[in-house]
Amino acid sequence: MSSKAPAQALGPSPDQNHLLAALPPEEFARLAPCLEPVVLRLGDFLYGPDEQLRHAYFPTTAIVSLHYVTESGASAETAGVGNEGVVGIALFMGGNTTSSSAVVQTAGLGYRLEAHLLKQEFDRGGFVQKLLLRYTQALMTQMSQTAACNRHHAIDQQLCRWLLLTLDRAPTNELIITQELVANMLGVRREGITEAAGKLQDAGYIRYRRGHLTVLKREGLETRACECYAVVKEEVARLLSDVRHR
Amino acid sequence: MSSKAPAQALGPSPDQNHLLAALPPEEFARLAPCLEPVVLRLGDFLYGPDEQLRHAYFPTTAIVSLHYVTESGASAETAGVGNEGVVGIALFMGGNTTSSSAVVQTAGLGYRLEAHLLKQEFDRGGFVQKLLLRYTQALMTQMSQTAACNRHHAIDQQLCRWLLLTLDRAPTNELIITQELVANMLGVRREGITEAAGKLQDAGYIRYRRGHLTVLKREGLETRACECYAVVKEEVARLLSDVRHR
DNA sequence: GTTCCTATGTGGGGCGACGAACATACAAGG
DNA sequence: CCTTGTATGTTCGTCGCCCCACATAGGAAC
Repeated sequence: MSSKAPAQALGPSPDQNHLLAALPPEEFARLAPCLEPVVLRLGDFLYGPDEQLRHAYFPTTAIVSLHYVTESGASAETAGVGNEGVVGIALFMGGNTTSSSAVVQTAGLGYRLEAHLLKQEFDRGGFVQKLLLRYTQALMTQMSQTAACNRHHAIDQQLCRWLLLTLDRAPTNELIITQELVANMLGVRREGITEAAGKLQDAGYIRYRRGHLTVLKREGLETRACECYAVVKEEVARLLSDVRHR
Repeated sequence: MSSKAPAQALGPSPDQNHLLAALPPEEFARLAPCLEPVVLRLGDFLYGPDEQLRHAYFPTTAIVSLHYVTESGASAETAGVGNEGVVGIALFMGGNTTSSSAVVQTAGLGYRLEAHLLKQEFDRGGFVQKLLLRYTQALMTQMSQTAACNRHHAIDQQLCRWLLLTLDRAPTNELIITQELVANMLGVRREGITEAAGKLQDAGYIRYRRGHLTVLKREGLETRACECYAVVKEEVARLLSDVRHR
């Protein structure tokens, strides 16, 4: 962080987003003037199913959840997007819309870019394209891992996985989120989260008080999480680290 | 199908694969000589986790299942690939490997293309790229739908969904597959499939006899399937049909 | 036909998650 | 300080799916 006064006015600089930060200077310079800072409030819908996207969003401190809502109203997160990624893959993949929706899960800041600008930049075929495709593959890993996790792992484990993934994207170790919302993300009952979180609290790993969850012992969560956390984390690191050194 | 004797020797022509069929003549002509017909036998591993892919596979009559196997040995399909798609996305997405594996779920035929040729063609940035990206998005839809389905829908519904998706990719309405294998795909117990399939058989929708499953009443399955089948089917159609008319 | 392997059918016991209903308790605003 | 809304804790019965063990039967090979 090199900025002082502007930093407070505009929030975190764009390079708090890993994708933007990984851009070569030339490409970044081209995009920078078009990046519009946005405040993402808890619960904001960035897009719904089959809804035309107008912007792509690069979160810096916010976290966005990609969801599917069933006909009966039940919901489940299929992947999350934080400062490691971008919301709006469908813009350059060619579909323009998706059957899922994107909701702000943790309030915060980010930058947005007009749809056609992202597509245009992608179609130049340079480093930006390479980077975005890598990220898309990482997103696919998350989705398929979520599918397997939903099938085989217990709520307790899934909660740990989710907390760790969220923590990795959060600026502090305090998350502003209710159990109700977490339940919504994982697609389980609120009581299930109460119980699972209770165990973690008893173990001294977290502290929960009315919408504020503080992680006290990260290692504890890692012990109890299913493999899915590590798989996703390592795959994201693999895909996005080696592209940076290009 | 315009070939007679060669058709028997080589199996279905490449354009039985929808992606290959959608290519403009010029691009198809460039690739055709490099397409090598392959026999895909039940259970063949096209690739395992973190394993370097040497070829991309375009199934014609075969069906391939993308899987994740948990540490404890449980498995779950995250998406399937038939004549509508291609196995080996990671080749052009930049990752080269994935954390999942690809197994032949229904024996049959297909064509394969050397890894570097696919990448090379993709990097030309023309229609092939567009097509492959569209398909990749369709694959993501499948994965996220699978995640939600695994969370919320009962085995009976999932079985119907799976049968329908498989049927859409199969040349006939008879599938050669054991209940054990289906259970493996869905990531459930074999007994669970026995029970669910029993209900479908009692209803007169299917007939099961030692590895041969015949679908008698497709509409019946559609009634009992969860929404996930329709969502995936429509999304695949949307993404890949409109690209063809380009 | 007989044998043997493998696929399918059935049952009991258990556990985890669900659904609904209710009890508590924190925190913001009057 | 008190009220009120909302977040969290707790309970009970139910159901779906699990694990385990075993019975039956189709079909290929001899």
